Amino acid sequence: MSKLTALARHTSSAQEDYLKALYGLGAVEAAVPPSRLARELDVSPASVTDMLAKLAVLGLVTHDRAHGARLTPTGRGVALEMVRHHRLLEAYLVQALGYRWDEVHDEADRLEHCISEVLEQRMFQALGGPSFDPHGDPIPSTRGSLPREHDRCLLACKAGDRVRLSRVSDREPEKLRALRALGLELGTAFEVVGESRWEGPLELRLNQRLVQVPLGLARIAFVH
Amino acid sequence: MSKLTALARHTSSAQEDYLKALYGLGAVEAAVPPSRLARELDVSPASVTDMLAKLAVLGLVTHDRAHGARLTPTGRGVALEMVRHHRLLEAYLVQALGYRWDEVHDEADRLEHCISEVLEQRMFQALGGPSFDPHGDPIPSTRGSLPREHDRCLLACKAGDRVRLSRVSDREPEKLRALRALGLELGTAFEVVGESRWEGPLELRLNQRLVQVPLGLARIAFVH
DNA sequence: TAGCTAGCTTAGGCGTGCCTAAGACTTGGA
DNA sequence: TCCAAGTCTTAGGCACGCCTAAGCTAGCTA
Ligand SMILES: [Mn+2]
Ligand SMILES: [Mn+2]
Ligand SMILES: [Mn+2]
Ligand SMILES: [Mn+2]
Repeated sequence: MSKLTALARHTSSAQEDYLKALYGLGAVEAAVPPSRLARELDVSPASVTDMLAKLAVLGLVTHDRAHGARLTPTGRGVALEMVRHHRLLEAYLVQALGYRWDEVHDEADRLEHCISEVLEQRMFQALGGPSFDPHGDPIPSTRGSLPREHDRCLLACKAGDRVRLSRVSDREPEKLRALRALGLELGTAFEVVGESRWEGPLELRLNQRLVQVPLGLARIAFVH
Repeated sequence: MSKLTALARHTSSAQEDYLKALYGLGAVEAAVPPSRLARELDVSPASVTDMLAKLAVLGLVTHDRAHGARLTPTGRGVALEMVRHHRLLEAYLVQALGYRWDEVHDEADRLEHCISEVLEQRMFQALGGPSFDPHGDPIPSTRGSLPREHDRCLLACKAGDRVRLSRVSDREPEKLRALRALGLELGTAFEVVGESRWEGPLELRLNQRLVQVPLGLARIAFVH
């Protein structure tokens, strides 16, 4: 039985992408509708149906028309392995090879599927066992555990809040460059002097400077 | 026309493997028979026929039943790019991440297809512009030039020759470990005290020690 | 010169991962 | 209550990269 599980580990890149996306969409706690997955992965709903059937046969998801798809414990494991690879790679590219935080996502998205466990281990050691990636996302342990994050979106901050940037979405490189250009890096401390009103920008005081942060940037930034 | 060439750069992993194999089999100078390629890549001759047809349409090989397949200049370029990636990755894994020379080949074989030009460049810089991989193979420049090697097989050495290990085949990890266990690393100086007779082992003097080198190991080792 | 054989190609087929188009649920509003 | 929309699945098909089996060719040997 555990032999079978081990053999089932021949997951393809595509399968790993579905599992990772499911994980990101919260398919551990609640079922995810196929349409949501289709949008996320930019494939047709029919493709999602196909793939979910395959993943169900492999025992990586459960799939029930009424609710949608959920990860099995094994599926969660594979998903977390990809997340670990992704974030570790991002951290390595930044810390060891001088990448900027807006350059690493696409590279990691490709490499996460083809690094060995040995390489994973060596990068982890070389970085001294990092806990977070360059965007502030936690790196799952080999066992698959993740510290729970308790930060909030910059968008929700009120005037007078004194906070630090703890996390950003790594999806849109342009926005990451813009944040960096405003002086916002991971760990940067600032005070919210003007909260967002009528969908206007937030105003921050940061290193004695006043900085305007457009809504679209505040939405991808998280603080604590 | 150069637009078309640029667009033709969407080569798949499989295509890149064929081009790299062709390069390795000398398809720059002379035509390579499909059967040779099939053996090299461990695929059927029919598969080779299919793929060569595709590569010919892409302008990467010329293919002529009488002689076999040859790389076009563009095809040679793609092949050399893969060789560069492969050797650079091997060098990086050894020098930056503590891999041994017998551990890097498979890892590099997978990664060579999915690293970006940026990552290639960063690894190259991080290593200070290396010229050789951990097996003594030259790393092609971005422009695609390669220093010509003038080493000879250890098998061909005569008693009395005083030489250094300059290159080894990276295909068989077991043999690489065996060479290392005998004290043979890249650059190791030694004297051939007994050449191979009747398919017996060579005998070397190496750091005051006498070492027997089986034919199968001597065959993959090169010296100058 | 007439086979015969080795090597290459063709034909047909399979698994994967994607698509579009068309059917089948489900579900909320009229 | 019943229909219209939205959602999901089924059906059929395509590109890729591989396979086996069957033909073809060309060159060597008898
Ligand atoms: Mn791993
Ligand atoms: Mn990240
Ligand atoms: Mn390159
Ligand atoms: Mn090598």
